[in-house]
Amino acid sequence: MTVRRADLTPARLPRGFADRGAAELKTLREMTERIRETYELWGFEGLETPVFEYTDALGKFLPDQDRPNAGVFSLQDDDEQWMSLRYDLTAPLARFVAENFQRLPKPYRSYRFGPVFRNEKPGPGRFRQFLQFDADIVGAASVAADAEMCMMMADALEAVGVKRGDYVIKVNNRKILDGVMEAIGLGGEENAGRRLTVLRAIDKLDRLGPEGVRALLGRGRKDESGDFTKGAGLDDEAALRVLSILKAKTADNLETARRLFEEFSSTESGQDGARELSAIATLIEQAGYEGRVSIDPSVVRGLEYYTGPVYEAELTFTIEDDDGRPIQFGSVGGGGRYDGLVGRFMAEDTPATGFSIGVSRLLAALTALKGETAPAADGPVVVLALDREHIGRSMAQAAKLREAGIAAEVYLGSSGMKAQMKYADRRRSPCVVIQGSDEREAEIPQVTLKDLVEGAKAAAAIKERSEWTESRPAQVTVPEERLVEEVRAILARHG
RNA sequence: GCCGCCAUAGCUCAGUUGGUUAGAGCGCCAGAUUGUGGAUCUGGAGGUCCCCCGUUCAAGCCGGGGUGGCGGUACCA
Repeated sequence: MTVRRADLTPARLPRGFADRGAAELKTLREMTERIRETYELWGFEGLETPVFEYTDALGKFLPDQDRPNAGVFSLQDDDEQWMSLRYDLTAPLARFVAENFQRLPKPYRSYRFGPVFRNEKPGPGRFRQFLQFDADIVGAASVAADAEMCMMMADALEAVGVKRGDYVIKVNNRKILDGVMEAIGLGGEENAGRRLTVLRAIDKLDRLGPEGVRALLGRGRKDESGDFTKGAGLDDEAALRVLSILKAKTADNLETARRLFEEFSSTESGQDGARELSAIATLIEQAGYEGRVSIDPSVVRGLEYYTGPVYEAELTFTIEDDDGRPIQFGSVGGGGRYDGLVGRFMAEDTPATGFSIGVSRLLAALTALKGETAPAADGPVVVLALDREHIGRSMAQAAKLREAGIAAEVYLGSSGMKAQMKYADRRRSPCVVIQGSDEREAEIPQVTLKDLVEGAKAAAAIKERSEWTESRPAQVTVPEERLVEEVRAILARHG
């Protein structure tokens, strides 16, 4: 009987964090490998930076005395300097580039993969630690670099198994949005706050629809829980003008760009933005990526540091959840041009553009897409230990298998044969090696090999208990010498 | 942050007008086979009914407070 002690430590996972088991790790590894291959194929090189950065290097969030951990996990070093866990991979890249500027080839094409941390309320599919896989080009001011990023994002998605047509890379330009702001009289420093409100409203188009966005542009909006969100306070004319951006979208990228140009040619930034989009659309077409990348004026993206083209990768397929309701996965990555970011560290401004793939989210989407597949028998061969005094012999058998490149382990627990079989089953072992006194003491020493996959199939047909005990489905007894070949034959049956 | 909902076994959940020993399914362990996983049957282990205070002869159930979780919304570099 277990004694319940008051001082036992509760075993609990911190909120917003997740453990990952063997199966998930495997698919994750395969997925990230595909992404890595894609990036390297495009000539990007790896870079790893630490999870901690000095807080000031990360950007605008300097922890103040009252709320040092708002948004970011922060702590003070022994010299009292604030350090924070990175909340994206872009700011650390900017720091690295600035610190190593002289010796890096420009343009500098690099990728990085790793966990990032955000100290905020977790939700379904939203964690406080998650994985990103970024690629960036630093030192290329041309929109050709932005076009490349979009194309490579498309390639990466296809490499991990998202079919063409099941995703779209949407591109917009912050300059268009800037132009609109200017046109409706929201230019200048004093309107920064309202501009942000407008951008946030546009960003919510997919979730709230045009009416919702309209409400947020004007007075505000009350949601189902009764909470009221204050709007941007635009008058009807201005609100319609903003909404007209969204209407400019057509199936034809060049046509969309042309419409945006006409609509917003009254401001310089609007013109620039539209011209850049037009250039990107042309490059996309010439490179053969039409249909995969789409000019979409509703894309807003990260509200802070983007200065030009912004892009977003969206999965367009839906699957049904347990209750038969459709789930949409939406954005699995995005990025844009951030010409000012490196400039925070150096006098010299350095153009840069890049994107980030939300690996955890993409993995969740792909897993859901594939559905519940029967787990493969990808565990190790388990060598049963029937007699403790002969465990050395079992170890020798396992060693032989390993020499042949076959994953194998000797059962090290203390339970009987039945439990050992159960163990092998749980390990998703394809096959167990059995050598008890019967086999060992035969004239020519033998081993019994049981094919667990075949055994499971045979079991499905058996109804009577006596059949279980009397038939020994899917197992063979062979000379011990032939152990490796026979195991290999069983493994070969199951690919 | 704001609004709402919820908290009983490892999991999903029942639990009568407040009444004695708190249940089910699944899972787990074991036996049916002293050498065989997955079907079946039988048995077993497993509970601070989230915590504290209150009402009551009596609280899983009623009241108050706290904590935790979930959903929506806001924020999201």
